[in-house]
Amino acid sequence: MTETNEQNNEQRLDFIRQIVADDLEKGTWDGRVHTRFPPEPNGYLHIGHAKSICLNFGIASEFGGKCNLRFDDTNPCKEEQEYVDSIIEDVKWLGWDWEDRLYFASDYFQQMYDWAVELIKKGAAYVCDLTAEEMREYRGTLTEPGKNSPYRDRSAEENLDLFTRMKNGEFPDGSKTLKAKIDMASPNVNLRDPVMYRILHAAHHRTGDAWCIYPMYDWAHGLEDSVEGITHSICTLEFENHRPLYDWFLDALEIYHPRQSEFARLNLTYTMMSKRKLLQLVKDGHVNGWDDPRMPTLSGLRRRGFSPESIRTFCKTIGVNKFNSTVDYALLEHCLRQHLNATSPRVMAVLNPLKVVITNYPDGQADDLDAVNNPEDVSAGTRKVPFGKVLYIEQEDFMEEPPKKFFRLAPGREVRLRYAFFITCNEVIKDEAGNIVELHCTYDPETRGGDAPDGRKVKATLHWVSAEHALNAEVRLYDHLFTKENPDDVPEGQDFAANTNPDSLKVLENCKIEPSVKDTKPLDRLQFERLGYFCTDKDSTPEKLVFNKTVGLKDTWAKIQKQQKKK
RNA sequence: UGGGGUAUAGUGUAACGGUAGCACGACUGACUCUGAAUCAGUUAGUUGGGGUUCAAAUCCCUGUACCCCAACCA
Repeated sequence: MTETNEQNNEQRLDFIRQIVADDLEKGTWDGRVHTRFPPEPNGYLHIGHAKSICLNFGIASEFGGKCNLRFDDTNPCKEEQEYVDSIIEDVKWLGWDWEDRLYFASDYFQQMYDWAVELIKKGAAYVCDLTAEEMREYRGTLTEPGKNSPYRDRSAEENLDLFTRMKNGEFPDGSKTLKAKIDMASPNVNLRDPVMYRILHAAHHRTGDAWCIYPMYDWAHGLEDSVEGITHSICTLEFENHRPLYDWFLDALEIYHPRQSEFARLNLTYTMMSKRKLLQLVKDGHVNGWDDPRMPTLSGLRRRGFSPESIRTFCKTIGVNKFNSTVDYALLEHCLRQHLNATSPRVMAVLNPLKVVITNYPDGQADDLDAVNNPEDVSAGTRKVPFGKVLYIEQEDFMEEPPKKFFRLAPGREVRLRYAFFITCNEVIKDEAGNIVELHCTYDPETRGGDAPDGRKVKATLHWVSAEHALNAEVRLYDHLFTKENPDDVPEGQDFAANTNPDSLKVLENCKIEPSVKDTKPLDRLQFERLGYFCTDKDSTPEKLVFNKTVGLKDTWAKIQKQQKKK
């Protein structure tokens, strides 16, 4: 029984997959599973979209079905080709494949128009001359019913004529709409004669000036799903109230009718997903563009050094549900580190260099030491790392007066340089202001490779680079964009911008990195030993290497320091 | 005339009338040529109140809280 329980746990389906599985069993859709990811090309995709993408494409692949990529481009005022391109790139990057099924709602404009004509003929739609403001009045409120538009009872002939002329561009923007004739007293406000078409003399990024009337989401979306033979139309919770309308249109038309299901969108601590607010961050210069490594956009995460695998694992881990929740950013980081640890080549880099002279190392001598590329993956092999008389170590790895539990280098103390030698600090050189500028150390030639033949131990192993061979690099360190778990948690009268973290970006110009990385390419992911995971930035050139810090290694020493400070 | 949804450790989820489990986080410890990783352990939960039942997170009744809806946005 325990065994079956465990199996059940592993195969446990979320409620949407359960619906799909049940339908498959009942034969509801003749054994088909067909989903779609339908973004509006009005912004860049973010990690919240990744949840939806992984759900829709994931279901298709798990159940032997198909998933379309469809652009819901029904509002020319907000949409641009730039967004189409970025969305295609991002979904691809995540590792999903829509094969030849790349669709655009705008491809169906004629079909939608024809169907609208059909509804008019059936007496289920009418042209309305109410202004936006009047329409709001006629709609009623949440607690009071609306009232019928004075244009509601126009004849089918008149409606047909008017609608044709709307399409032909005879009327100015906002002067008329086509509306569904449903029920102005419905407790569901969406059913109070919703607008199907509005007049918009605007150029569309794909259809140009071919149309001056554009379909509204509620009218268009079900038709798109129907045309494509979608079985399960999966969307977010806020569309729950729209489902009766989705169903109404398809029923009225008596056409193929998919099933809509809704799930909760993703919220993440220390970030936010609203396209509007992300746009504001970009426009107000809080970040350097949509692909700024601090952004939760997929392009930002990619540039930051996230792997698509880690994002997919994350999406699987958070599950799918119907209630709003906020996932801890630490869970994303966990999934990230897990994948990066297994796959990232190790390399030694010093972010804040402190010069170390090995006083007993012969002038002119050179050593090439063997270093393991990835201890988690023997097939990654080894590489040579050059050693020299003058080295750099991390400033943080030396303390003149070490507190308790500080295991690293200190006067008189012996530590190991990774893959190299044991060294002992003999002398601390300071400048006039008293800053430590250099250490004089001696090394033990017997410890070459990192082990002492006499079996003596050291408490710390430091990363290092040879001054003579090191490459210069700029390293960009990132922290949360916001100082609060919930960026919208602000004093009255302020907006989320008040919570932006002034220290979310720190640039280190004078970093030193081992020569093996000289041919690194943008998006290469590396682990800088003992520091964290880093990714070569697109700004990187052979003359000036630039790296982004993706995420740090867990840092027990930092925790101890914090505790010591508290005391 | 309001309607539609949802509540399980700090966080995210599982348990489909039958032992409240997993993951993240936090905290111990072991191991370690990364204070990483790994391993072992600790921590902590069913929204309140009634009821049905041998047995309730699950079914019923009744409160409470939170989310969504009144764009010619999606």
